[in-house]
Amino acid sequence: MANSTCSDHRHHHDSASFLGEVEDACRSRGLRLTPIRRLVLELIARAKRPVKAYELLDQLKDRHAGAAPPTIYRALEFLLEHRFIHKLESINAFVGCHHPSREHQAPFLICDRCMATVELADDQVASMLQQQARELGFEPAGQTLEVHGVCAECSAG
Amino acid sequence: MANSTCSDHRHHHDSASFLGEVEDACRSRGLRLTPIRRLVLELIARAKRPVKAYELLDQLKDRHAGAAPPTIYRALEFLLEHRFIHKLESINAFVGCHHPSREHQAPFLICDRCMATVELADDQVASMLQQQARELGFEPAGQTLEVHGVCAECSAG
DNA sequence: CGGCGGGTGCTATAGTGTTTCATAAACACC
DNA sequence: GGTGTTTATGAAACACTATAGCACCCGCCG
Repeated sequence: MANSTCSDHRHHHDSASFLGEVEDACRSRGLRLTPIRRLVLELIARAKRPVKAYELLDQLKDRHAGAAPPTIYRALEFLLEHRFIHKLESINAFVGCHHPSREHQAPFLICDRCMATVELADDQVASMLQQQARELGFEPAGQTLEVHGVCAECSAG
Repeated sequence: MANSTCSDHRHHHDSASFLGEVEDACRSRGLRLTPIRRLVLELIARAKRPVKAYELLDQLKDRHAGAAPPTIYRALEFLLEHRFIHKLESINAFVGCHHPSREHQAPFLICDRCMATVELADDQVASMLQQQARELGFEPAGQTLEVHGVCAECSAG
C-alpha cells in the first residue's frame, strides 16, 4: 500500500506541490515558514513513510549543523499547530497532512509490517465522536484515530 | 467528569469488583495473575485517572522493593495483551478496562485539564473504521481512538 | 534426574521529549 | 532610524518512556 490510495479528490502526491501549498498557506496566514521549519517539512514530505523525530534530527544535521532535539521538536510543534503535518501517537512518528486545506481529524491506517500509512478522507467518524462527546458535556478539541493492521500489499506479498 | 458516566449497562465502578472480574477471567483462561501483575492491576484500578508507567513503578516500589522499569513494563504487557487494561497512546498512560468481558476497541474521551477519562461504550465508530479499512484491502488488527478536549466539570468550574 | 518454559532480578542502554537560559532575528511603533 | 516587544534559535543538560540482555529460580513434564 503506497502512501496514496484514493484518486477521487485532489490532494498532493508529490512533495514539491505539498511544499508549495504550505508556503502559500503560510503567506496568506502570516506564518513564518523559517528555513529550519521548511527543511523539516521537506524531510517529512519526501519520506514515503511516517518519520520519527530523531530520524529527522539526524537528517537535519547534515544540512544544519548544530541541530539538537529542541530544534526538531520546535519545528514539529509549529507544523503540527498549523496542521501541516500529523503526529501518529501510537508510533511516535510524523507524516505530512494530505489535505492541508481543510479542517479535519482524519483517521489513519498504519501497516504494522511495512509502516506505510493512509490518511482516510472520511469525516464521518470524527463527527460521530464529536457528537458523542458533546452529549456528555465534553468539548472536543482534537482526536487521535489510528487503525493498525496489515495492508493489502503486505498480506499479498 | 468522573471516570464513570453511563449507567445504562453493567460495568465495574469499584476497583474490588474489577479485580475480582480479572481474577475470574484469569482462572478460566488459565492465565497466571502473579503477585506483581495483580499489584500493578490493583494500582491501576484504584487510580481515578490514567496512570503512567513510572508512577506505577514508584508506587510498586513501596510494596515490592527492587522493582525496576522492566518489572512494570512486563506486568503492563501482560495486562494489555489480555485486555485487562488499555493504553492511551496519546498520553502514554494506562487505565483499567471498563468492559473487560467484551471484545472491543472503545473510544476514549480525555480531559486535557484534569486528565479524567471516559471509555465510551460505543462500537459503531470502530466498526465503521474497520469496514473502511477492509474496503482498501487493509486487514485491521487494533485501533487507537482518543478524543482530547475539556470535560463538563472543568468547563463548568 | 534433567531439561524446558515462563516469570523475575538487575544492570544497562536505547529512544523520546522537555527545561533552561542565553542570544539573535523579525516585527511594530513612534 | 531607534526602541521595545515578540518570536525564533543555539546549546547543554535533563527527564521521561521503553527495551535488551543475561542470570536465576521454580514448577512442570518426560
